[in-house]
This record gives sequence, structure tokens and C-alpha cells, in this order.
Amino acid sequence: MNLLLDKLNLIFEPELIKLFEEQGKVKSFPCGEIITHDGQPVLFIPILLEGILKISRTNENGKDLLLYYVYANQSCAMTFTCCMEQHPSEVKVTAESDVTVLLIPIGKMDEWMQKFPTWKSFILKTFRERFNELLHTIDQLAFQKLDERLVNFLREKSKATNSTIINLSHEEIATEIASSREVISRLLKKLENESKVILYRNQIKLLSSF
DNA sequence: ACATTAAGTGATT
DNA sequence: AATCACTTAATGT
Repeated sequence: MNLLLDKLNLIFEPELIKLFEEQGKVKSFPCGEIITHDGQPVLFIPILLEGILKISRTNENGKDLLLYYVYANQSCAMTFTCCMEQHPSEVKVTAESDVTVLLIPIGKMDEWMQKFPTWKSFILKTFRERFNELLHTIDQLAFQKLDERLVNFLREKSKATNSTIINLSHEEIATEIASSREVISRLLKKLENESKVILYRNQIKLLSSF
């Protein structure tokens, strides 16, 4: 536990780290585990120590539209807004890889905001980053063509899994970027013809020219 | 060998 | 760009 918390030394003052150790809980989730369902109340502020979280929004048909990924030493801005007033979560959080998180009881949020400048700026920073990313997502939905969105999605997925092999079916990709399977298949076929990817069943290999 | 699921295709809106 | 109807290919039992 201490090893992991040591990394936070660069971000927070030692005094606050001590409080993390006393009041926080370190928890691990295996890859693929659903950490928070849509509509569930948020009881903790999670700070991601290791791994990657996927934040998605579930629509009426139970399909998950990808919102963004959360990487190590970041937190999820959505949960801040929820936990402050104890609203249920509006998003679904899934472990994209094996993850370790530091869970902070929600009651501490206000108190620490006033006591610790680093905590305050951490909170503000995650808001700022997420707000920017949200703007970016809106840009994509509003102005970008689907083929560009697909390329972006594959890039981000590749980054998140640290691999040029994407293990997803066309169907799964389609739901994550809110499109349909046939359209994704055709766009991927085009990318394959341009020698940017190689398609397999349930798997896509990104080539260097990608 | 057969059933199931993923992927490819053409036509229609 | 989405949906439908259908075919073909890959994979599991």
C-alpha cells in the first residue's frame, strides 16, 4: 500500500498522504469488473493508483457509449459532482485493466478542500481536464466524420491497452462509438485496404502506418 | 458434422 | 450513415 501511495508524494503534501493512509482504503479490481453501475450511489472518491478505468454511459438498450478513460493518478470528475450532493452515479465505471484504487470517504472532500491546497488544486485540475475532454468529445460528435471517430477510438484503445492489437468485435466497437456494426465493418475494411490495419475475427491489428 | 456467432455485401431509406 | 435481409467465414461443441 505504501509503495503505491508513495507515487502520490509528487502531488500531495505528506500530511495529506498520512490522512489517505488512515482514512482511505486501497482496493483492487480485476480487468473487466464493473465498479460502479449506472444509477448506483457514489460512496467514495476514487483516486486511481494503477491501471485504467473506462467511463461509459449506458443507453436505453443497455449499450455502452464510451465517454473517456481515466489513467493512473487521476480521478473521475463525474464522481465528484455526484458524491458532493450524494446523487447516484450517472455513468458506469469499468476496470479496463487490472486496477488499484484509493477510496476516500466522501465526507472528507469539503474539509480537505479548505485545509490542503494540493487537494483543492487536484480537484480543480481533474475538473479542468475532464471539461476539456468533454468539449473534445462534443466536437467529435458534432463535427467529425465517423471514420475519424473510429480512428480516434482505435488510437485511444491502443493507448489504454498499451498494444497494437485490439481485441474487440465490430459489434462492440459500434456500440462504444454509437454506430452500427455494418458501418464499422465497412470503415474497417477501408482501413485494411489502405494497409493501416489487418482484420481478424474479434481482433484488429494496427499497423505502423496507422 | 452441426450450431452459433462474427463479419461481409447489396439494396433501401 | 443506419437498417434490413441475406451470405459467407470462423469457431465452439
